[in-house]
Amino acid sequence: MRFVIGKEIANVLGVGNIPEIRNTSTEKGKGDFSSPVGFMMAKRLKRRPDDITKELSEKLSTKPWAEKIEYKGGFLNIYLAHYYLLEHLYTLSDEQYKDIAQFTPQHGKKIQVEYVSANPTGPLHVAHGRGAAVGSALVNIFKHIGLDATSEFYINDGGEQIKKFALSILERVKEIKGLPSDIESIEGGYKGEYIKNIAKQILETYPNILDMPLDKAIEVASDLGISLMLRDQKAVLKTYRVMFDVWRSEKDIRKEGWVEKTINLLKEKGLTYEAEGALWLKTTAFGDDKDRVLIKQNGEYTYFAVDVAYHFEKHIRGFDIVYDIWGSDHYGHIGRMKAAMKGLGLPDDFLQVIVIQIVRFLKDGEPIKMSKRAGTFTLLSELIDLVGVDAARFYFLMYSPDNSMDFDLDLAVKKSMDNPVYYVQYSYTRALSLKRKAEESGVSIPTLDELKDALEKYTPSDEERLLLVNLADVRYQLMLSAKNLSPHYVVNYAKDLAGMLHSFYQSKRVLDAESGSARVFRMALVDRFIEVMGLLHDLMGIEKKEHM
RNA sequence: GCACCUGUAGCUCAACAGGUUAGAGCGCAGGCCUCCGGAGCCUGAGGUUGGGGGUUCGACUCCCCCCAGGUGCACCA
Repeated sequence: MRFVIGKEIANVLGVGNIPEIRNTSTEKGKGDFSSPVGFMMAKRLKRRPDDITKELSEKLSTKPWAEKIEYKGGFLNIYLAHYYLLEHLYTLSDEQYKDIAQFTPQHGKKIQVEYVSANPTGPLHVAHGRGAAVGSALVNIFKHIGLDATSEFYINDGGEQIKKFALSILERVKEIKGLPSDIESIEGGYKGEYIKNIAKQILETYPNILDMPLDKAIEVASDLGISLMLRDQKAVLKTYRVMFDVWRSEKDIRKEGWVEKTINLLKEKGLTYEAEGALWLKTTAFGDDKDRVLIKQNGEYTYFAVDVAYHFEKHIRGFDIVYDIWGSDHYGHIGRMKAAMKGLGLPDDFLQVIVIQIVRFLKDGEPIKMSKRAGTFTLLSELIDLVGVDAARFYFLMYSPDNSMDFDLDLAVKKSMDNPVYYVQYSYTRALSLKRKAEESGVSIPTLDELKDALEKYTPSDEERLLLVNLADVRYQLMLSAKNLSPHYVVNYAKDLAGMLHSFYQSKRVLDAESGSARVFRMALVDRFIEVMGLLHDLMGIEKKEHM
């Protein structure tokens, strides 16, 4: 709706850009939507603010969407026509959702969203849950509004950690065989219970693994360990309703020679130098506070070098914008990566990191101490078992990623009304139940013609108006989330809509309405609510419940 | 020390691109179905938006300086 109005205002004024339109439906006396267009354009058009809004109100009042347009100083207050809103909602197609892409800065770009990208050296940690929820919801929204987005999981199956992972497994193998073993001897080794399970499974396939040369044993242990962990991670993510378009392996990036190619390119550009037996990249030339090592003294690539190569490879694959969703513990990595991208000659907006702030999990009001390496962590799968997929996702999506959050496990377990996910899901179930009842008693969803007729006799109440106007705002709300790179706009919108539905439901009878025309209108409203709210459920990745 | 994030009602958080009277939920006080699902609704109390300057017709929002909390500052990933 706002896109329609904005374009018309721009047309009347003969300006290219669309002015700000605010949703003022919950405020009294400001119309359904309002725009400070008079103030915004006064300087540019060299006219008085109220002169601009006066002209607009006169010229736009005849439009089919306008019920009434008032101006107050530089503000234009717009009241929308009921029939037009319903017609808009009735005819909202996938193509019209896809039209919104043009109003986002990412329009026309090939976008990649890389998230989770956990090490395949253990099960997914509960802290992965936030990035996974945000990433998947964001990609859902991107795709729905017609942005060209691809989701990707980077499998960190190369490098030093993998070696430690394999050595940890081998120590556990020794332990199982009753040989002397010392897991503590591996610095930064993996001590979790799951390592023992991997060791057991390895022994089933390779009973004599300890007789192999160490290199070979490490290879066998890491390969099998990685594939088991990856299988486990994929299963949990599937349960968590997180799917990836592409799974890209670090090992493959290395094998395909991207690291050499990228380092050679940087060398050719004169951006590297040797010092202290290592090869360095001059990231300070591009804003980093320190130069970074690409090749270590021992001849191995740093994680940084491989990651630069991986991102260069993303560029070669044709992505214009790459969103990496990282935990705040990776903050230190951002500056050097951006510097490296600049060094490679990529545009400033190529790599955009969405930093997800820390999540603390509270139990009995106290933060739980979690340490991955020590093996005392809480798993994402455990969180799902505890609070359910819907509550976990919803809770993570509710907050802006910039905000560090506390996840109160006791509260989420309660499955009570404290938990907003039930509030939202209940609104959908309630509307659905109403529609079901209507169908049972032979009341059908009205056609547009029937609505036009009904609205000549019936004037909607405030509650009905509020719901209608806000349902018609759905595309704008999706655009906000996409533009600002956070699903929390959509979640809050869903919460607002749910409240409006409950409020409407409580104040007006639908099936046994006071008049036929009132019932026709309300049935349409309920039906459109189900449509919009259902979409929001899908985008957030929470279940649409027929019964609760 | 430097960089980034955060600071809004008792608590957890919103506030769209700077826009009209800063909003929800929980909690608190009171009220509401003989009736479509009460997991709900309505009313009320509760705010100097951490502090101080500045820009602007207009600042929670932008700029500067403080204060407080968090995170990061590896030849780890």
